[in-house]
Amino acid sequence: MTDGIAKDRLEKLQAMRGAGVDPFPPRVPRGIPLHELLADFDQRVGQAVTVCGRLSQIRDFGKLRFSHLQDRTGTLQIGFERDRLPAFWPDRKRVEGNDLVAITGIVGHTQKGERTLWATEVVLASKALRAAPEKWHGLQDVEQRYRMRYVDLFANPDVRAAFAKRSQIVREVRAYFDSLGYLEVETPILQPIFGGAAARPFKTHHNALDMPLFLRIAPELYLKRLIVGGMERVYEIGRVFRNEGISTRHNPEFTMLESYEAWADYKDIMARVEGLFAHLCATVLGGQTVVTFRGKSFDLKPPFQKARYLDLFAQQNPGCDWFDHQSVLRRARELGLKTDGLPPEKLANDVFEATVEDTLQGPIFVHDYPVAISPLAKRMPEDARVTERFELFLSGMELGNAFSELNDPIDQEQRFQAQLLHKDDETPGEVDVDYVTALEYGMPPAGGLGIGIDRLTMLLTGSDSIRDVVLFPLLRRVDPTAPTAEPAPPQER
RNA sequence: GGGGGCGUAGCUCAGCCGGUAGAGCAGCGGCCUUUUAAGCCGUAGGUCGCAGGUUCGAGCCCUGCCGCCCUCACCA
Repeated sequence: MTDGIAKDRLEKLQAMRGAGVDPFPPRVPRGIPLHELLADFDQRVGQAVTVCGRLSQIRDFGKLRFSHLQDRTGTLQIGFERDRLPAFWPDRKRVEGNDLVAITGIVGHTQKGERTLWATEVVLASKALRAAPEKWHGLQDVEQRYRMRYVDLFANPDVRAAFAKRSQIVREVRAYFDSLGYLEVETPILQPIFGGAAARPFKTHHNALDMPLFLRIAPELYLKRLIVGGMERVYEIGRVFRNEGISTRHNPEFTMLESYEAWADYKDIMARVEGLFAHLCATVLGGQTVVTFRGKSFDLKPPFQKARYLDLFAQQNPGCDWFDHQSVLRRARELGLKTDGLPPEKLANDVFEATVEDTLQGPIFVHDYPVAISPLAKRMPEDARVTERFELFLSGMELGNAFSELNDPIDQEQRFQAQLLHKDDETPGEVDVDYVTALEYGMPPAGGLGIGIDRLTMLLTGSDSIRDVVLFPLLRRVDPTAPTAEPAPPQER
């Protein structure tokens, strides 16, 4: 505790203890939610009710004080009158802004007509030793907001609203898949072989088994084992971990929705995605379909635009053949891309990303991706070089990825083997033999889908940064050994 | 990793050309029974992110470091 405010508050706390008042009592009168009181406020005028919450700054008139009480459902003015609070009055200054309290009072109004609870009993529920941020601006400093999200949340109501919306989005995603007969499942986060995406994993270790493990980069391969097992429709909403850079669209741990549906193909999954967005518009957006994101507005009303991957590539890179390494190399150099050491398909996709992705306003389905960059997707019957796969883009941002799942164990094993040839740190060091074995037992044709819940939430809440929809985004820890201005904190008790 | 920006009181921010570190809010002491950004009087609060350098003198100029933001790169 290094500042004078905390010292003042600590003194108040000790004064209360000295007077036999517990500043952190185990329980206080349990109040009703403010929205419930506000809903039929006029009928309750004259009645006594109890409410609980956090006090805002107190406006003091000597024998009369006002403050507002905030709980998760709303805000209500509290009036403290000397004549109604004879017992509390002498100690009134020990309860101050930011403290948590239970207030019993009489429902009424002020002379100007504002709804007010006239307190008859004030019980301190928890003493705040630190002051709330400034009342007009709240907590603005971005770093402090992320590092001290607990303050951000109670000081900035719109932040609370955004996370409430995220919760609602997840709930409605579940409702959508549940309504289609999908089962929600949970699969391992600790995996001996990482797979299902291309990304560097976090490594860890299990002591008792003395076994290296990876935090999953995707649940994909386990979910498809469940399709082999006959569960037929499954989805998982869970955390995945990718050991990559951090940006406004990337947090090292993020929440992924993956779903798999037997007997469906990627066109069916497109319809599912459109259905999901229609459902989210109807529920989360209250019937709206237009959202504003990064300064532009987007209509999420299905059907979405569609374009072939290779057509888009050709449009932006005339004369360049995706499958011809020499022409891709020329084009990549022309664009100033890094070319050395990259496998041909990686470079070709880099050219796609450099030239096409930013042009995709969307929402748009980009479909029919080359097999070389789609190791888990089924080939198109008409052209074995491309797969039945699509990604959903909006404002240049990838929101989802889906395909007809490769269920040919021989093809799958060959593709895994091919990956090992130019293995990098985004490729597992071995073939997931058990997954191939699962396919050998027979997997029905199936369509699978992955959607980044964080990015979806960014879109639906109009947040520019993923950190505004992740409660505790990863930040570098402040080095505790670095020299600081603060001496070692004094021992308090 | 490259480029740009930021870091000053608990919070939000000023601080000019290098010349004694400021305001509002919060706090503390007063006055006030209808405020809601209450008001008025008084008061306290600072290692200017950290470390060095230049200078008679550094919040300001220079170098390095730490952290955050933006951006590019990276990232199916």
